[in-house]
Amino acid sequence: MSNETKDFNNYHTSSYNHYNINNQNMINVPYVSSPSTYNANMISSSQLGFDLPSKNLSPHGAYGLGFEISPSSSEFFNTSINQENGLYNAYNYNSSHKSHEVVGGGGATIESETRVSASPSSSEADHRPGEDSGKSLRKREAVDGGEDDQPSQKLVKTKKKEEKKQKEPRVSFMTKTEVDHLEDGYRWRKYGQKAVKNSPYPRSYYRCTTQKCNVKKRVERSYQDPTVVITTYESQHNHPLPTNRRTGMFSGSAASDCNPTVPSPIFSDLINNTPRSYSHDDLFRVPYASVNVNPSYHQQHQEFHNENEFELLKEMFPSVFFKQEP
DNA sequence: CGGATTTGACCAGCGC
DNA sequence: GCGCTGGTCAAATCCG
Repeated sequence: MSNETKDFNNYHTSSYNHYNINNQNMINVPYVSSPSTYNANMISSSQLGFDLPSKNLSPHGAYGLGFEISPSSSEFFNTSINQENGLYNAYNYNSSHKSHEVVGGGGATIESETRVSASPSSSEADHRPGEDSGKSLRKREAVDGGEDDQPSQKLVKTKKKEEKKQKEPRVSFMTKTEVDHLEDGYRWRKYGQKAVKNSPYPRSYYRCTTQKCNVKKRVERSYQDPTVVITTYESQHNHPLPTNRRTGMFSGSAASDCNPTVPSPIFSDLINNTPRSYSHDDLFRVPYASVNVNPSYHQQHQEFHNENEFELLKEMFPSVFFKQEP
């Protein structure tokens, strides 16, 4: 049993406060299908109904590995993979503090890291109208006749800076998959691709095609382990999953599950330690093949600091939380 | 033909 | 100030 680990670098996330979930409370996500044993701490993959490797796990052959919700662009997180377990340990590198913070567990435990953070203040609505910063904004300024309007230009600049400060919450996760762009139920339009420093693999930029939805995602392949794709979601969808995607998958409670106020059935089960069966099809896009949740939900829940973080997680991965009716 | 992708250019932020 | 890098735009191109 080798404990070989690989480090992943260049995971840029944003920089809000982040909250660590310790080994007791974190969601553990080994991507390998484990025996269907069930104890107080572990809900096995088979109990969750996604015996990925043995079935047609996904059209893309994707294994979920781990995810992070992270907030900011000035914050790095490095993640190491335990190849034996197929697990990732996350490190957080806060560039502003020039320090590494070991977020992940590691060692012999079959666990990976989940670090959860959320934007404390930046409200979705505040950002939607602007859609994105940068060029479009600059162009709009010009079009709106900014030339002779110095004061308003200054105002816009200040506003721009403020907007930049309030970064959208981001969720990053790694998926072992052959394809770069994983199906997650939403419709995306690619709007850019960039070469990544120190990596032979480019980073792709996607934007949700739904009108007025500001969600973006970046997809890049790990240069350390080319079989791993790192996906970073930014912001939250303000609409339900497109219903015409993958027949049947998003019917029923899909819309309500997208509503941050509606508790997720799956997550409820997990946090209540109530194993249920979900089809692998529902979960093939899940960033993990199995989820380990500490039974003491309340304790765990506190680690999220507030409901929003929990909800953000659900929002980011609605498919994770969908329950497929038998 | 309309929507999605590709790709070169542009800009902002950051470190030196 | 300069160079580097990440992020985005938008025209060109592709594709169903």
